[in-house]
Amino acid sequence: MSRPERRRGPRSDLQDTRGALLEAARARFGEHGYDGTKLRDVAADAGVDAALVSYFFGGKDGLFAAAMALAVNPAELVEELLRDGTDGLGERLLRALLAMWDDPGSGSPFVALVRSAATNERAADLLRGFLERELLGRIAMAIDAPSPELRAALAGSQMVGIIMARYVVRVEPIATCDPETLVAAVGPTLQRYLTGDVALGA
Amino acid sequence: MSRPERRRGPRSDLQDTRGALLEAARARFGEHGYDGTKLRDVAADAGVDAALVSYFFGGKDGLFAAAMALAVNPAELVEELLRDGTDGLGERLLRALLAMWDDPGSGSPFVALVRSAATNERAADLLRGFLERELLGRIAMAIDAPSPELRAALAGSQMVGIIMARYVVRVEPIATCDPETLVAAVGPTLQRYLTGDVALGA
DNA sequence: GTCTATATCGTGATAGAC
DNA sequence: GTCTATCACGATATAGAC
Repeated sequence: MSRPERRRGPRSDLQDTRGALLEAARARFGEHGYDGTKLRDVAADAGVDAALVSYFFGGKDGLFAAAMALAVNPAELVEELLRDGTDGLGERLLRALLAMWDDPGSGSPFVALVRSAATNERAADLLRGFLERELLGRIAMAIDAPSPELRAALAGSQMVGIIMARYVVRVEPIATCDPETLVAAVGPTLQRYLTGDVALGA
Repeated sequence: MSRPERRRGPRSDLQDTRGALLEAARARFGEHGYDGTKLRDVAADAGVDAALVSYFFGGKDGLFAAAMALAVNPAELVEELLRDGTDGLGERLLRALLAMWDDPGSGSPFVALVRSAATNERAADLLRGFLERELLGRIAMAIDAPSPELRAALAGSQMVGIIMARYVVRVEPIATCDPETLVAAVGPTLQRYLTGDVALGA
């Protein structure tokens, strides 16, 4: 049971240790959040020693930052979606994001951020800043209606709610249903928040 | 600085240690989640020693369970709301829940559960079970439309999204706006999920 | 009942051999 | 570059004095 026997993942002979660590880190952070992720486990998944994390990334913080940076930049994705105007934007937005999140490779950094933000104040700052600056801010600028910030934030809350239900808490039937089912059901919600008539009390 | 000088909260002379611990625990768990909460801090807030936690509750698990059990039972709250029928249920549901969550006394157990569920698998099980059994299940039984489970789950995802935005990540302007603003804006969303015409693809 | 002191463990980081 | 061994620290839980 205590045989050395290193290297167990699919990675055959390439000794791209750094890349292997990043890959394992994204998976672990996505599954357990920042605080819940153990460096030793990440290293074990990558088939290398835990000391290499410090060697390559300086520490846990650096590894987390590097793993998050691997995300497909959603800012340009949003820009692209916005170029087609705001008609049907809700559906298109949700469809694109679901496609991204359903793929463990590109989606786990986001799930990791949401998970980590719940218990880690710095991660919450990161997520809040990212949402406001990269996503909601851009969307708010593109919509031509009163209270664009509130509208974008409401849409964001529904998107985060979907992430929580589908990827974090895994509430059925949302967790396992077809993406298009969600697009059809909650796309209109997003569209109403963005351009529809929402009562803006206060 | 190292003077004993115990007892600092508002609780003047009653030595209800157990109650003080529960009160402090709800606040801490609500703020930092299960994993992020340190028993020493809870004890310090309560003005007693950390060892008392084990004495009264057997350990961290027991303290968490006891603190969660203090929640105003939302099952009967939902039952009461359901008695008035499903017309305007979305608004009434959201108004009642916001009133509850905005009060640190009654709302923090929920926020604590949501926070903890993000990194702690057992807390996620707890939250999922609670949602499905106590909340969404009851709501699903009360609505007379196709796919009641999906409808209830969608409503739940929007409610959790509001919790995340308002209490956990604190995204503006949702975090600080008037409750009635939210009721007016997202109440119709809930109503549509529950009884409106949502496209139920797949 | 309440506190002090301590046992025990898990984790992140580091020094140094190979 | 990579691993072994270890340190330093913080956390829960427990034994026992008062």
